[in-house]
Amino acid sequence: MTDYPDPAPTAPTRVERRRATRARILDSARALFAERGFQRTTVRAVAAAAGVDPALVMQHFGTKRQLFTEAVQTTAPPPGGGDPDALVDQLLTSLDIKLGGLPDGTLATLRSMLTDPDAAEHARRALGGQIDSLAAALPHSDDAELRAALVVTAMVGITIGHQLLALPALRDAPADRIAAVLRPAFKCLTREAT
Amino acid sequence: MTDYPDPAPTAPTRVERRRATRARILDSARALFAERGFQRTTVRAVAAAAGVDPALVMQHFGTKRQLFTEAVQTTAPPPGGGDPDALVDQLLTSLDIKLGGLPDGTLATLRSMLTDPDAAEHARRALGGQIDSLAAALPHSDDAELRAALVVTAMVGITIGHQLLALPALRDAPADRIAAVLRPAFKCLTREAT
DNA sequence: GTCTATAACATGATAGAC
DNA sequence: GTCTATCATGTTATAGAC
Repeated sequence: MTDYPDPAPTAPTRVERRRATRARILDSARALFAERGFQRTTVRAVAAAAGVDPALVMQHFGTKRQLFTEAVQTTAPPPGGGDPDALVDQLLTSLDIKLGGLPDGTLATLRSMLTDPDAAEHARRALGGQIDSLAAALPHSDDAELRAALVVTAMVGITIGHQLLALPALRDAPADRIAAVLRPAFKCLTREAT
Repeated sequence: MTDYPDPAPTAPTRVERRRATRARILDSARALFAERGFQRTTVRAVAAAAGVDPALVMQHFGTKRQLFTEAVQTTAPPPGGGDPDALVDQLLTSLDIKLGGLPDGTLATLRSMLTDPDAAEHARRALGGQIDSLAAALPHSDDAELRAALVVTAMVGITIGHQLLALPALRDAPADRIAAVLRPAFKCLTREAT
Protein backbone atom coordinates (compact mmCIF):
# COMPACT_ATOMS: atom_id res chain seq x y z
CA MET A 1 0.00 0.00 0.00
CA THR A 2 2.56 2.53 1.12
CA ASP A 3 5.34 0.94 -0.91
CA TYR A 4 5.13 3.18 -3.94
CA PRO A 5 4.81 6.87 -3.09
CA ASP A 6 2.32 8.32 -5.60
CA PRO A 7 3.56 6.85 -8.88
CA ALA A 8 1.89 9.54 -10.98
CA PRO A 9 -0.21 12.60 -10.21
CA THR A 10 -2.88 11.33 -12.61
CA ALA A 11 -3.35 7.92 -11.02
CA PRO A 12 -6.25 8.15 -8.58
CA THR A 13 -6.12 6.05 -5.43
CA ARG A 14 -8.93 3.68 -4.65
CA VAL A 15 -10.51 6.03 -2.12
CA GLU A 16 -10.45 8.80 -4.65
CA ARG A 17 -12.07 6.63 -7.26
CA ARG A 18 -14.66 5.53 -4.78
CA ARG A 19 -15.37 9.11 -3.81
CA ALA A 20 -15.72 10.05 -7.46
CA THR A 21 -18.11 7.17 -8.10
CA ARG A 22 -20.13 8.20 -5.10
CA ALA A 23 -20.34 11.77 -6.37
CA ARG A 24 -21.40 10.54 -9.79
CA ILE A 25 -24.16 8.44 -8.28
CA LEU A 26 -25.32 11.40 -6.18
CA ASP A 27 -25.47 13.65 -9.23
CA SER A 28 -27.43 11.13 -11.27
CA ALA A 29 -29.76 10.55 -8.36
CA ARG A 30 -30.37 14.25 -7.83
CA ALA A 31 -31.20 14.75 -11.48
CA LEU A 32 -33.58 11.80 -11.62
CA PHE A 33 -35.25 12.63 -8.32
CA ALA A 34 -35.74 16.18 -9.61
CA GLU A 35 -37.27 14.90 -12.81
CA ARG A 36 -39.46 12.07 -11.53
CA GLY A 37 -39.71 12.38 -7.77
CA PHE A 38 -38.78 9.81 -5.16
CA GLN A 39 -41.08 6.92 -5.96
CA ARG A 40 -40.81 6.94 -9.72
CA THR A 41 -37.04 7.01 -9.57
CA THR A 42 -35.65 3.50 -9.44
CA VAL A 43 -32.31 2.59 -7.96
CA ARG A 44 -31.65 0.74 -11.19
CA ALA A 45 -32.19 3.89 -13.24
CA VAL A 46 -29.84 5.87 -11.01
CA ALA A 47 -27.22 3.18 -11.35
CA ALA A 48 -27.61 3.10 -15.11
CA ALA A 49 -27.31 6.88 -15.36
CA ALA A 50 -24.17 6.80 -13.24
CA GLY A 51 -22.79 3.86 -15.17
CA VAL A 52 -22.50 1.57 -12.18
CA ASP A 53 -24.11 -1.59 -10.88
CA PRO A 54 -27.40 -1.15 -8.98
CA ALA A 55 -26.04 -3.00 -5.96
CA LEU A 56 -23.18 -0.56 -5.77
CA VAL A 57 -25.65 2.21 -5.10
CA MET A 58 -26.88 0.33 -2.08
CA GLN A 59 -23.31 -0.34 -1.02
CA HIS A 60 -22.72 3.38 -0.89
CA PHE A 61 -25.98 4.65 0.57
CA GLY A 62 -27.65 1.74 2.27
CA THR A 63 -31.18 2.53 1.16
CA LYS A 64 -32.89 4.48 -1.60
CA ARG A 65 -34.28 6.77 1.06
CA GLN A 66 -30.83 7.62 2.38
CA LEU A 67 -29.68 8.28 -1.17
CA PHE A 68 -32.55 10.72 -1.56
CA THR A 69 -31.78 12.41 1.73
CA GLU A 70 -28.14 12.93 0.80
CA ALA A 71 -28.94 13.99 -2.74
CA VAL A 72 -31.36 16.61 -1.50
CA GLN A 73 -29.15 17.95 1.26
CA THR A 74 -28.26 21.48 0.34
CA THR A 75 -26.76 24.56 1.88
CA ALA A 76 -29.34 26.80 3.47
CA PRO A 77 -30.41 29.84 1.45
CA PRO A 78 -28.99 33.15 2.68
CA PRO A 79 -31.13 34.67 5.40
CA GLY A 80 -32.05 38.23 4.53
CA GLY A 81 -32.14 41.08 6.98
CA GLY A 82 -33.17 44.61 6.16
CA ASP A 83 -36.31 46.54 5.50
CA PRO A 84 -39.39 44.73 4.21
CA ASP A 85 -39.47 46.40 0.80
CA ALA A 86 -35.91 45.35 0.09
CA LEU A 87 -36.86 41.88 1.27
CA VAL A 88 -39.75 41.70 -1.14
CA ASP A 89 -37.45 42.67 -3.97
CA GLN A 90 -34.99 40.07 -2.78
CA LEU A 91 -37.72 37.45 -2.75
CA LEU A 92 -38.78 38.43 -6.23
CA THR A 93 -35.21 38.14 -7.38
CA SER A 94 -34.97 34.67 -5.90
CA LEU A 95 -38.25 33.86 -7.62
CA ASP A 96 -36.66 35.16 -10.78
CA ILE A 97 -33.85 32.71 -10.22
CA LYS A 98 -36.31 29.99 -9.44
CA LEU A 99 -38.27 30.62 -12.58
CA GLY A 100 -35.07 30.05 -14.45
CA GLY A 101 -33.27 26.96 -13.29
CA LEU A 102 -34.15 25.75 -9.84
CA PRO A 103 -31.33 23.59 -8.47
CA ASP A 104 -32.00 19.86 -8.78
CA GLY A 105 -31.97 19.33 -5.03
CA THR A 106 -34.72 21.87 -4.51
CA LEU A 107 -36.68 20.56 -7.49
CA ALA A 108 -36.48 17.06 -6.09
CA THR A 109 -37.85 18.17 -2.74
CA LEU A 110 -40.57 20.27 -4.37
CA ARG A 111 -41.64 17.43 -6.58
CA SER A 112 -41.72 14.79 -3.89
CA MET A 113 -43.04 16.76 -0.92
CA LEU A 114 -46.70 15.96 -1.59
CA THR A 115 -46.28 12.23 -1.83
CA ASP A 116 -43.31 11.42 0.37
CA PRO A 117 -43.39 11.98 4.14
CA ASP A 118 -39.64 12.55 4.41
CA ALA A 119 -39.58 15.04 1.56
CA ALA A 120 -42.58 16.74 3.16
CA GLU A 121 -40.70 17.08 6.42
CA HIS A 122 -37.69 18.46 4.59
CA ALA A 123 -39.88 20.98 2.77
CA ARG A 124 -41.62 21.93 6.01
CA ARG A 125 -38.27 22.72 7.57
CA ALA A 126 -36.94 24.64 4.58
CA LEU A 127 -40.11 26.66 4.10
CA GLY A 128 -40.43 27.19 7.85
CA GLY A 129 -36.96 28.71 7.84
CA GLN A 130 -37.80 31.06 5.00
CA ILE A 131 -41.03 32.04 6.69
CA ASP A 132 -39.31 32.76 9.99
CA SER A 133 -36.63 34.90 8.32
CA LEU A 134 -39.21 36.91 6.49
CA ALA A 135 -41.47 37.24 9.51
CA ALA A 136 -38.56 38.51 11.60
CA ALA A 137 -37.90 41.27 9.09
CA LEU A 138 -41.53 42.33 8.89
CA PRO A 139 -42.91 45.06 11.16
CA HIS A 140 -43.85 43.40 14.40
CA SER A 141 -47.46 42.43 14.65
CA ASP A 142 -49.39 39.36 15.59
CA ASP A 143 -49.86 38.31 12.02
CA ALA A 144 -46.33 38.87 10.73
CA GLU A 145 -45.77 35.12 10.64
CA LEU A 146 -49.04 34.56 8.81
CA ARG A 147 -48.18 37.18 6.20
CA ALA A 148 -44.73 35.73 5.74
CA ALA A 149 -46.17 32.25 5.33
CA LEU A 150 -48.63 33.47 2.73
CA VAL A 151 -45.91 35.17 0.72
CA VAL A 152 -43.67 32.11 0.79
CA THR A 153 -46.38 29.58 -0.02
CA ALA A 154 -47.77 31.81 -2.77
CA MET A 155 -44.31 31.80 -4.33
CA VAL A 156 -44.19 28.05 -4.03
CA GLY A 157 -47.49 27.78 -5.86
CA ILE A 158 -46.34 30.12 -8.61
CA THR A 159 -43.10 28.18 -8.97
CA ILE A 160 -45.02 24.92 -9.21
CA GLY A 161 -47.36 26.34 -11.81
CA HIS A 162 -44.47 27.64 -13.84
CA GLN A 163 -41.77 25.01 -13.46
CA LEU A 164 -43.50 21.75 -12.69
CA LEU A 165 -46.89 22.10 -14.34
CA ALA A 166 -45.74 24.46 -17.11
CA LEU A 167 -49.06 26.27 -17.21
CA PRO A 168 -49.21 28.08 -20.56
CA ALA A 169 -50.22 31.36 -18.95
CA LEU A 170 -47.05 31.36 -16.84
CA ARG A 171 -44.69 29.53 -19.15
CA ASP A 172 -45.08 32.19 -21.81
CA ALA A 173 -44.48 35.14 -19.52
CA PRO A 174 -40.97 36.55 -19.12
CA ALA A 175 -39.64 36.40 -15.58
CA ASP A 176 -39.21 40.13 -15.16
CA ARG A 177 -42.80 40.76 -16.14
CA ILE A 178 -43.97 38.25 -13.56
CA ALA A 179 -41.84 39.96 -10.94
CA ALA A 180 -43.19 43.37 -11.93
CA VAL A 181 -46.80 42.23 -11.64
CA LEU A 182 -46.14 40.48 -8.37
CA ARG A 183 -44.22 43.24 -6.61
CA PRO A 184 -47.12 45.51 -5.59
CA ALA A 185 -49.17 42.55 -4.42
CA PHE A 186 -46.38 41.23 -2.22
CA LYS A 187 -45.68 44.66 -0.81
CA CYS A 188 -49.33 44.83 0.05
CA LEU A 189 -49.14 41.46 1.75
CA THR A 190 -46.12 42.39 3.83
CA ARG A 191 -47.52 45.71 4.94
CA GLU A 192 -49.23 45.46 8.28
CA ALA A 193 -52.86 46.46 8.30
CA THR A 194 -56.15 45.22 9.62
CA MET B 1 -82.92 -14.39 -14.87
CA THR B 2 -86.27 -12.80 -15.59
CA ASP B 3 -88.24 -15.64 -14.09
CA TYR B 4 -89.02 -14.12 -10.75
CA PRO B 5 -90.28 -10.55 -11.00
CA ASP B 6 -88.63 -8.60 -8.19
CA PRO B 7 -89.25 -10.90 -5.25
CA ALA B 8 -88.74 -8.15 -2.68
CA PRO B 9 -87.97 -4.43 -2.89
CA THR B 10 -84.93 -5.03 -0.68
CA ALA B 11 -83.31 -7.76 -2.79
CA PRO B 12 -80.77 -6.12 -5.11
CA THR B 13 -80.18 -7.63 -8.52
CA ARG B 14 -76.72 -8.70 -9.59
CA VAL B 15 -76.15 -5.56 -11.64
CA GLU B 16 -77.18 -3.45 -8.69
CA ARG B 17 -74.83 -5.30 -6.41
CA ARG B 18 -72.07 -4.94 -8.97
CA ARG B 19 -72.76 -1.25 -9.28
CA ALA B 20 -72.69 -0.87 -5.52
CA THR B 21 -69.41 -2.74 -5.28
CA ARG B 22 -67.98 -0.54 -7.99
CA ALA B 23 -69.04 2.58 -6.13
CA ARG B 24 -67.55 1.24 -2.91
CA ILE B 25 -64.25 0.59 -4.66
CA LEU B 26 -64.28 4.08 -6.17
CA ASP B 27 -64.89 5.67 -2.78
CA SER B 28 -62.10 3.74 -1.12
CA ALA B 29 -59.79 4.53 -4.00
CA ARG B 30 -60.57 8.23 -3.89
CA ALA B 31 -59.87 8.38 -0.18
CA LEU B 32 -56.60 6.49 -0.45
CA PHE B 33 -55.41 8.42 -3.51
CA ALA B 34 -56.18 11.64 -1.64
CA GLU B 35 -54.21 10.48 1.38
CA ARG B 36 -51.19 8.88 -0.29
CA GLY B 37 -51.16 9.87 -3.93
CA PHE B 38 -51.20 7.59 -6.94
CA GLN B 39 -47.98 5.62 -6.55
CA ARG B 40 -48.14 4.92 -2.84
CA THR B 41 -51.69 3.68 -3.12
CA THR B 42 -51.73 -0.03 -3.87
CA VAL B 43 -54.58 -1.82 -5.57
CA ARG B 44 -54.43 -4.27 -2.70
CA ALA B 45 -55.03 -1.51 -0.17
CA VAL B 46 -57.98 -0.18 -2.15
CA ALA B 47 -59.42 -3.68 -2.37
CA ALA B 48 -58.95 -4.26 1.34
CA ALA B 49 -60.60 -0.94 2.20
CA ALA B 50 -63.54 -1.81 -0.03
CA GLY B 51 -63.69 -5.36 1.31
CA VAL B 52 -63.17 -7.05 -2.04
CA ASP B 53 -60.57 -9.15 -3.82
CA PRO B 54 -57.72 -7.20 -5.46
CA ALA B 55 -58.36 -8.87 -8.80
CA LEU B 56 -61.94 -7.66 -8.70
CA VAL B 57 -60.68 -4.09 -8.77
CA MET B 58 -58.89 -4.83 -12.03
CA GLN B 59 -62.00 -6.58 -13.31
CA HIS B 60 -63.92 -3.34 -12.85
CA PHE B 61 -61.40 -0.75 -13.93
CA GLY B 62 -58.81 -2.51 -16.04
CA THR B 63 -55.80 -0.73 -14.65
CA LYS B 64 -54.84 1.18 -11.54
CA ARG B 65 -54.45 4.25 -13.72
CA GLN B 66 -58.00 4.01 -15.03
CA LEU B 67 -59.21 3.61 -11.46
CA PHE B 68 -57.42 6.82 -10.58
CA THR B 69 -58.84 8.65 -13.57
CA GLU B 70 -62.39 7.68 -12.71
CA ALA B 71 -61.93 8.34 -9.01
CA VAL B 72 -60.67 11.82 -9.71
CA GLN B 73 -63.29 12.73 -12.29
CA THR B 74 -65.35 15.50 -10.83
CA THR B 75 -67.88 18.08 -11.89
CA ALA B 76 -66.32 21.32 -13.01
CA PRO B 77 -66.30 24.18 -10.50
CA PRO B 78 -68.88 26.92 -11.15
CA PRO B 79 -67.56 29.54 -13.57
CA GLY B 80 -67.89 33.01 -12.11
CA GLY B 81 -68.93 36.07 -14.02
CA GLY B 82 -69.18 39.55 -12.57
CA ASP B 83 -66.93 42.35 -11.53
CA PRO B 84 -63.37 41.59 -10.46
CA ASP B 85 -63.78 42.58 -6.83
CA ALA B 86 -66.69 40.25 -6.42
CA LEU B 87 -64.62 37.57 -8.12
CA VAL B 88 -61.79 38.03 -5.67
CA ASP B 89 -64.19 37.65 -2.81
CA GLN B 90 -65.59 34.58 -4.50
CA LEU B 91 -62.11 33.12 -4.87
CA LEU B 92 -61.36 33.83 -1.24
CA THR B 93 -64.56 32.12 -0.26
CA SER B 94 -63.60 29.10 -2.31
CA LEU B 95 -60.20 29.22 -0.64
CA ASP B 96 -62.08 29.30 2.63
CA ILE B 97 -63.82 26.13 1.55
CA LYS B 98 -60.56 24.64 0.45
CA LEU B 99 -58.87 25.41 3.72
CA GLY B 100 -61.61 23.44 5.35
CA GLY B 101 -62.24 20.13 3.66
CA LEU B 102 -61.09 19.87 0.12
CA PRO B 103 -63.00 17.08 -1.68
CA ASP B 104 -61.03 13.84 -1.97
CA GLY B 105 -60.96 13.95 -5.75
CA THR B 106 -59.33 17.36 -5.76
CA LEU B 107 -56.95 16.37 -2.98
CA ALA B 108 -55.91 13.32 -4.93
CA THR B 109 -55.13 15.39 -8.01
CA LEU B 110 -53.29 18.02 -6.00
CA ARG B 111 -51.21 15.43 -4.23
CA SER B 112 -50.27 13.48 -7.30
CA MET B 113 -49.84 16.24 -9.87
CA LEU B 114 -46.13 16.73 -9.24
CA THR B 115 -45.18 13.10 -9.62
CA ASP B 116 -47.71 11.67 -12.02
CA PRO B 117 -47.98 12.83 -15.64
CA ASP B 118 -51.68 12.05 -15.93
CA ALA B 119 -52.53 13.85 -12.72
CA ALA B 120 -50.39 16.74 -13.93
CA GLU B 121 -52.38 16.91 -17.14
CA HIS B 122 -55.62 16.82 -15.21
CA ALA B 123 -54.41 19.62 -12.93
CA ARG B 124 -53.23 21.64 -15.91
CA ARG B 125 -56.68 21.43 -17.43
CA ALA B 126 -58.52 22.24 -14.21
CA LEU B 127 -56.28 25.17 -13.32
CA GLY B 128 -56.28 26.37 -16.90
CA GLY B 129 -60.05 26.52 -16.75
CA GLN B 130 -60.02 28.53 -13.55
CA ILE B 131 -57.39 30.86 -14.96
CA ASP B 132 -59.35 31.46 -18.13
CA SER B 133 -62.57 32.19 -16.23
CA LEU B 134 -60.82 34.67 -14.00
CA ALA B 135 -58.92 36.27 -16.86
CA ALA B 136 -62.14 36.75 -18.80
CA ALA B 137 -63.67 38.64 -15.90
CA LEU B 138 -60.64 40.87 -15.40
CA PRO B 139 -60.39 44.26 -17.15
CA HIS B 140 -59.02 43.59 -20.61
CA SER B 141 -55.31 44.03 -20.89
CA ASP B 142 -52.45 42.03 -22.28
CA ASP B 143 -51.53 40.63 -18.89
CA ALA B 144 -54.98 39.69 -17.65
CA GLU B 145 -54.17 36.03 -18.19
CA LEU B 146 -50.87 36.37 -16.37
CA ARG B 147 -52.52 38.05 -13.42
CA ALA B 148 -55.22 35.42 -13.30
CA ALA B 149 -52.63 32.66 -13.42
CA LEU B 150 -50.68 34.24 -10.58
CA VAL B 151 -53.77 34.50 -8.40
CA VAL B 152 -54.77 30.90 -9.04
CA THR B 153 -51.31 29.39 -8.57
CA ALA B 154 -50.73 31.49 -5.45
CA MET B 155 -53.89 30.00 -4.02
CA VAL B 156 -52.70 26.54 -4.94
CA GLY B 157 -49.48 27.18 -3.06
CA ILE B 158 -51.29 28.46 -0.01
CA THR B 159 -53.61 25.48 -0.08
CA ILE B 160 -50.66 23.11 -0.32
CA GLY B 161 -48.90 24.83 2.56
CA HIS B 162 -52.00 24.65 4.68
CA GLN B 163 -53.60 21.34 3.78
CA LEU B 164 -50.85 19.07 2.55
CA LEU B 165 -47.76 20.33 4.34
CA ALA B 166 -49.58 21.64 7.41
CA LEU B 167 -47.12 24.47 7.92
CA PRO B 168 -47.52 25.64 11.53
CA ALA B 169 -47.79 29.30 10.50
CA LEU B 170 -50.82 28.50 8.33
CA ARG B 171 -52.29 25.61 10.23
CA ASP B 172 -52.81 27.75 13.32
CA ALA B 173 -54.48 30.65 11.50
CA PRO B 174 -58.27 30.77 11.24
CA ALA B 175 -59.55 30.74 7.69
CA ASP B 176 -61.31 34.08 7.90
CA ARG B 177 -58.14 35.76 9.06
CA ILE B 178 -56.23 34.30 6.13
CA ALA B 179 -58.92 35.55 3.76
CA ALA B 180 -58.82 39.01 5.34
CA VAL B 181 -55.06 39.29 4.98
CA LEU B 182 -55.15 37.99 1.44
CA ARG B 183 -57.98 40.12 0.10
CA PRO B 184 -56.10 43.40 -0.43
CA ALA B 185 -53.17 41.60 -2.03
CA PHE B 186 -55.38 39.76 -4.49
CA LYS B 187 -57.29 42.92 -5.32
CA CYS B 188 -53.98 44.52 -6.05
CA LEU B 189 -53.01 41.61 -8.29
CA THR B 190 -56.21 41.73 -10.26
CA ARG B 191 -56.15 45.46 -10.77
CA GLU B 192 -54.58 46.42 -14.06
CA ALA B 193 -51.51 48.60 -13.75
CA THR B 194 -48.00 48.83 -15.08
C1' DG C 1 -8.81 -6.59 1.58
C1' DT C 2 -11.52 -3.71 -0.67
C1' DC C 3 -14.53 -2.82 -4.59
C1' DT C 4 -17.97 -4.65 -7.80
C1' DA C 5 -21.34 -7.86 -9.72
C1' DT C 6 -24.59 -11.70 -9.40
C1' DA C 7 -28.31 -14.21 -7.24
C1' DA C 8 -32.11 -14.52 -4.03
C1' DC C 9 -36.27 -12.88 -1.65
C1' DA C 10 -40.39 -9.77 -0.74
C1' DT C 11 -44.01 -6.88 -2.51
C1' DG C 12 -46.81 -4.85 -6.07
C1' DA C 13 -49.24 -4.52 -10.87
C1' DT C 14 -51.33 -7.09 -14.13
C1' DA C 15 -52.87 -11.17 -17.24
C1' DG C 16 -54.85 -15.48 -17.78
C1' DA C 17 -56.73 -19.85 -15.94
C1' DC C 18 -60.48 -21.87 -13.18
C1' DG D 1 -65.27 -13.54 -8.78
C1' DT D 2 -61.16 -15.95 -7.12
C1' DC D 3 -56.53 -18.08 -7.68
C1' DT D 4 -52.06 -18.52 -9.93
C1' DA D 5 -48.32 -16.89 -12.88
C1' DT D 6 -45.27 -13.26 -14.66
C1' DC D 7 -42.67 -9.19 -14.48
C1' DA D 8 -40.57 -5.03 -12.31
C1' DT D 9 -38.66 -3.18 -8.25
C1' DG D 10 -36.29 -2.49 -3.42
C1' DT D 11 -33.34 -4.87 -0.60
C1' DT D 12 -30.15 -8.36 1.28
C1' DA D 13 -26.72 -12.02 0.94
C1' DT D 14 -23.12 -13.99 -1.53
C1' DA D 15 -19.60 -14.69 -4.87
C1' DG D 16 -16.05 -12.79 -8.04
C1' DA D 17 -12.33 -9.21 -9.52
C1' DC D 18 -8.38 -6.36 -8.66
